[in-house]
Amino acid sequence: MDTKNAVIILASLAQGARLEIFRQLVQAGPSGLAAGDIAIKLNIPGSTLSFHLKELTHAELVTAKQTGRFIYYSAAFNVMNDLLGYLTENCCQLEKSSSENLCCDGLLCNEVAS
Amino acid sequence: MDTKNAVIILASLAQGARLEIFRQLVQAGPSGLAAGDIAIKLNIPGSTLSFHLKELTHAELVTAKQTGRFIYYSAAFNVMNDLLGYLTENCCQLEKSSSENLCCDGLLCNEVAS
DNA sequence: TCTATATTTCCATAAATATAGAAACGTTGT
DNA sequence: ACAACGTTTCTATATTTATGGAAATATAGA
Repeated sequence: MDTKNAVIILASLAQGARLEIFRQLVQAGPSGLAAGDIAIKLNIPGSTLSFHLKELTHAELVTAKQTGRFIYYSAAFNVMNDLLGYLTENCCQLEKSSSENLCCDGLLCNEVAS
Repeated sequence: MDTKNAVIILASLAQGARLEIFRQLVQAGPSGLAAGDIAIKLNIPGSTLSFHLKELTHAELVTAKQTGRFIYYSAAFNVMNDLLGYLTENCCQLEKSSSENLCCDGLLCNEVAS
């Protein structure tokens, strides 16, 4: 993961329709949802949905798998996890944290146990 | 946290310069960095930096605190944590996960222990 | 092969965002 | 009051992004 990569992923999420799409896919889990189902659930015109799905898959935050006439989209959980790791890299490195208190409320500091 | 809010935060990170600024602030920890220090570290003109800092503070992902002539910016870790929670809300709800295996590689499923 | 269905690509248009120089604004020390 | 410094606002310009109708493509079943 590098900056360029992270920006592409974040930009793919930084838009109302796409964020909703992604959240639907997170909820749907690994088996995903067909494009048409997403279009109905979120009430988005086909061409617009297709544009957004392309953005998400280009960011590799979502993967597509064709099954018959349907194309199933699902969230790429591993990519999301990598992104979170990148965002929190070297968290609070410059602060000598006094005591065991994590400097940033927990979640972010997962990997900085030293 | 709602979609609108999350989009603003994500958009504030979805840009090379701003992502780098945020990561510097994550590394700097709660005490933060003065605007000028960031400008030097990242080699960004003052006006451009100011524009980006405004975006980040508007998203409330970064907070500003004036001390004398300097303005110190620091990462709002709690807001970042809220965002992560929002992104992973109801993760894999629709999948009856067989066994104890988390459906999405760990990190994302933190809160879905049931 | 013909038809229906699922999805994407093409296209034009509208809107939002990034950039950086110059000028302005606060704060501090003299 | 003045000068120096840190930072922001103003401004214009260039670039990127979103939207959705219409046409094209792909798959499946009769």
